[in-house]
Amino acid sequence: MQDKAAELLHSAKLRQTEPRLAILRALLKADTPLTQEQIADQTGPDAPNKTTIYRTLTQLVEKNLVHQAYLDDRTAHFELAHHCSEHQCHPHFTCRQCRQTQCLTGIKSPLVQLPKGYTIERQQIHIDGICEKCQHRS
Amino acid sequence: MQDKAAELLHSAKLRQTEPRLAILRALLKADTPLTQEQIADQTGPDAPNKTTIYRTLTQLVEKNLVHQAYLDDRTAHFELAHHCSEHQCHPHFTCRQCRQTQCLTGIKSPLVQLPKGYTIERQQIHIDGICEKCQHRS
DNA sequence: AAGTTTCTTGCAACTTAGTTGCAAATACTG
DNA sequence: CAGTATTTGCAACTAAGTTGCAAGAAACTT
Repeated sequence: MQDKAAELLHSAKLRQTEPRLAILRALLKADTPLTQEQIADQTGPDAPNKTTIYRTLTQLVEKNLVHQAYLDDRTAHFELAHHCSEHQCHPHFTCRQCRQTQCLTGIKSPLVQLPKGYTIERQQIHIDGICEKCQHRS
Repeated sequence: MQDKAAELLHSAKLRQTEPRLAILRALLKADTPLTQEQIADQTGPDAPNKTTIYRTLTQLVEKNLVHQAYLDDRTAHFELAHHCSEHQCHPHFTCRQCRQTQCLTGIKSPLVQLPKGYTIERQQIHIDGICEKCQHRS
């Protein structure tokens, strides 16, 4: 249990490398979805190269350990899948003013009923509005 | 009632110009959210310049006539807001195989209960999976 | 209707997020 | 510990969208 990051790599049958461990630790520590740039910042002065970060994230997404989402802009955000249930990710909230995105973990909504013949992989809910802090600031 | 596009421009207090009418007509005809490129294609040989398309869409989004969403990739998609209710847009479905996105108009889901102090502007639901056609193809 | 003002357009150059090819470096296997 | 397969970092590239600016077009004013 000491190193959850190593454990995750093991379960995904990926080699243990410094860049991958650093990326997973950043995601484990975060409570919001992170961009490549935020991950690089989190991993300190000798952060992995951005190509490595993107490639690692792609592998983790393929292994279904990480979810990728396009929230309020054209920058991909990544987060560990461990707070999501099989077909549903927790909702995300983005403030129109401060542009911060947060996870509404614990909240769930019924799955939408799809038309006949369709199968669901994942339902995502994204809400935008004004967060509490910005409400008070104005 | 002949020209819904002109009507929309009027209601938004925007000048009547050919590029704007063409863009609105493309959106009116579409039954899925469109990208800038798709709008350009729809508007024929002398389509407006892409800068014009983006600027027009931005204005229409500000006037709340058009909704902008980042669905499955980092390309913005635009659609008229007329099938959405005040705080909720109809769900969208993207097929993982053919990459087509469609609107599930008519379907609605309860609004997620936000934490105290938060206000909602819009709730969007995005589902991905396999569409009927792709199901049959495999 | 002509002149004036203000808004709108198109172009070219730029920015930003993400991708690709490739050679050097590193993890695992026997 | 040597050998192989995978991973990494770099530099160059691509694609989506933005910006500045001069020319063109709507609408407003006589």
